[in-house]
Amino acid sequence: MSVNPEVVREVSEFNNYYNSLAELLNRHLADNNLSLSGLRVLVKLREEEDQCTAGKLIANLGIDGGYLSRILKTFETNQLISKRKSTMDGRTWYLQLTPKGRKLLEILEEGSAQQVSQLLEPLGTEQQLALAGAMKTVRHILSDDAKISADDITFRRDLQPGDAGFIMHMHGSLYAKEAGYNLDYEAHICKTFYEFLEAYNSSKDQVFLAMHGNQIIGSIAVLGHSRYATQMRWFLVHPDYRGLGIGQRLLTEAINAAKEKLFQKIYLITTAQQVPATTLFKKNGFRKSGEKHMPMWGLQLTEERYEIDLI
Amino acid sequence: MSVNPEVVREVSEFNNYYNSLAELLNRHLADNNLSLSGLRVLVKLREEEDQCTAGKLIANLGIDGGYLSRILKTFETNQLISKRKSTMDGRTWYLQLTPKGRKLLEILEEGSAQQVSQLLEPLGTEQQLALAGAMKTVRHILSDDAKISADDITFRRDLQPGDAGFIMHMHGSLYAKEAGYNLDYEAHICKTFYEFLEAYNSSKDQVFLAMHGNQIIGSIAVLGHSRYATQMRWFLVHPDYRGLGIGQRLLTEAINAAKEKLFQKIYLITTAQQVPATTLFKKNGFRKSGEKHMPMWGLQLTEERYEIDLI
DNA sequence: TTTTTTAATTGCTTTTGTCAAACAGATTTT
DNA sequence: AAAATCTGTTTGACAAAAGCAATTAAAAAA
Repeated sequence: MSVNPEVVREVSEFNNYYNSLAELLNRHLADNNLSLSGLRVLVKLREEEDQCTAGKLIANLGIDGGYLSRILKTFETNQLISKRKSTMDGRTWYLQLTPKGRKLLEILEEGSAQQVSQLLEPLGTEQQLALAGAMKTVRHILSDDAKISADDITFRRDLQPGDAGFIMHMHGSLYAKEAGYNLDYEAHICKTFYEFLEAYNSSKDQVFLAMHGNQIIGSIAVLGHSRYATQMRWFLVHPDYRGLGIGQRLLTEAINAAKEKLFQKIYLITTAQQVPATTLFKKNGFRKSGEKHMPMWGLQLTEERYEIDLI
Repeated sequence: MSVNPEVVREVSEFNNYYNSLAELLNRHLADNNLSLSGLRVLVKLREEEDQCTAGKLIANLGIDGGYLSRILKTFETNQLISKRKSTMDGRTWYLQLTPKGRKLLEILEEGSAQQVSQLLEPLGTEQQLALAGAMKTVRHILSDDAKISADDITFRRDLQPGDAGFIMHMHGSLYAKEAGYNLDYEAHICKTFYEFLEAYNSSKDQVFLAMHGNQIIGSIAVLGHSRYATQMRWFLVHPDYRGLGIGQRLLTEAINAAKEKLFQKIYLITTAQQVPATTLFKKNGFRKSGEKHMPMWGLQLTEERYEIDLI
C-alpha cells in the first residue's frame, strides 16, 4: 500500500510532540526507582500472567537480554516478581508478579492517573471525550491487539438529538462509498426519517443503536406502520465494526422488540445487492416476498421485500 | 473542570502503548549519535530561529542545565550550532543552527519519515487518513500552539452523499446541547432537508460547507423559494471552530451566491436566543422583519425573521 | 560597595542501556 | 554416546544518558 506523505508528516510531527509529553507523563516513574523499561516489563508480566519467560519479554519488548536479566534480578531482590523453574526446559524460568509487584503497579498507575488528570484538568468534558476517542483510534489502527472487541460495543434504545442526523449521514456516505448510490439515496433516507420523526410513537416504534464510546456505529429500527405489521429500517453496521456480531445482535433486538409490541409480522425493503444483509435476514427466518428490477439511486437495482411472521 | 476516569484510563493506556511505539520510531536517532534530548534541542533551535538561549531550552524542554551544557558543547564542536554572545547580557549566548545542523535535522527527518512509512505501509488509505486525523486531534486538544487556524479550514460548495445527514446531526446535537432544544428540532431540520433534497436545483440552491480535513465543521445554504426571494438556512459553525471568522466567511459566500443567482432578497428564520448569529446578520445588513413568541422545540422561544435586499 | 540573583559551566555520580563472552541445559549430528 | 550446535539466560566491561551539586562570571538589588 502506498503511503500518503501528508500522513507521514503528521505522524512524524505527532511523534515529535508526544516525545515531550511522554517525558511529563512518565516523570512519576522515577519516584518509584523504575525505568520505563522496568515498567513495561511489569505491565507485560501482569498481562501474560504466569506463563511469561525472559525470552518472551525480550521478543515482545525489544529489550536487550543482558539488561533485562539485571532488571529482573533487582525485581526479584525487591520481591516484585518470583521465578519458577520450567519442568520442560531447565534453562527457562517462568516469571510472575508477586502481590507486592502487583501492588506497585497499582500505585504506579495511580500516579500516572494523577499526572494525566492534571493534564486533562483544563480541558472541557467534550474535549476530554474527543481526546480519548482519538487516542483509542490511534491505538486501534496501529496495534493488532487493540482490535475492537464486541465488549467495547454498547447498545442504546433511546433516540437522542443528533442521532437521526448521524444515522442518515452513515447511510448516505457508506452506501455511496460501498454501493455507489448517489445523493438520491440520502434524500430517500431523509424522507423515511422525516416520516418517522413526524409520527414517532415509542409504543410502536423502536430504534436501536450500537455505540462505540459515544459514536454511533450501527443502527436498526422497527416502525409500526399498521396494527399488525412493522417495518424494519436503517439496518447498518459501520464497516470498521463488522464481523463482531453487531448486525446479528441488532437484528435480534429488533425482532424481539417487534414481538414484545405484539406485531404479527415484520417486513423490510432492501436490494438484492446487499448480500451480507439479506443472508442474515434469511438466517433469521425472513423470506423473500417480492422483488422488482428498477433504476434507483443512480443504478439499476433489484428491490427486494422480505418478511417474517412472528406467530 | 472535573476529569472523566474513563478518559484518564484511555490516556494512560495510550501512553503505555505509545511508549513502546516511540522506541521503534526513534530508533534511527542512534544512527546519528543523537539522543532524544539532543533531537529535541535541535528541533527547538530551528523553531526559535536565532533568539534561543540555553535558559530557554531548559525551561521549554525540561532538560537539566548541566546535561544541556554538554549537549550544546558537543553540538558546537560538531559544528551543528553556533553561539553568539548577547550584547545585553554577557552571561547569555544566543544559539543558532548552522547549515550543517539544519542539514542533519533534515536527514533525521528523512530517516524518521522512513520509519513512519514502514509503520504505515500495511495500512489502507482510509486508515492512514483516519490515523493522521486522530493524531492531529490529540495534538490539537493537548497543545496550545497547535490551535486550529483559519488556514486549516477549507470550503466546499458541492453536496456529497453523507453531507446532508451530517449537517442535520450537527444541528440536532449542538442545538440540544447549547440551547436545550428537544428532538422536535432535529425533526424540523429533517423536514427542511427533505423539502430541499426533493427539489434540489443547483441553479437556485447553493450549499456551502466549511471543512477541517474531511470533517464538516460549518454550513450555510441559500434556497431559492421563489423567483425573487431566497431563504438562508442551516447556518452553523461547530463550537470548536468559532472565533476564526468562519461564520462571516460562510455568510459572505451565501450572500454573494444569492446575488450571483440574481435574487432580490434573502430572508431567514431564527430565534432571538441565537444572539451571536443575529448580531452577525445585522452586521451584514440584515434587518428584523418580524417576530413571534411561541413554544418551540420544548422551550418558549421568540422566532425572528430577518431580511436583506440585494438591490 | 557589598550582597544576592541569574545564566551557564564543570566535576562527580547514578541510571540506563549495549555488546560480547560465558554458561548451562537442550537438540542435532556424527 | 560423544561431540557439536543451538537456545535461554547470565555476567563482565563499557558507553551513553541524565541528574545533582558546586563553581564561575556577569547582572541586578541592597
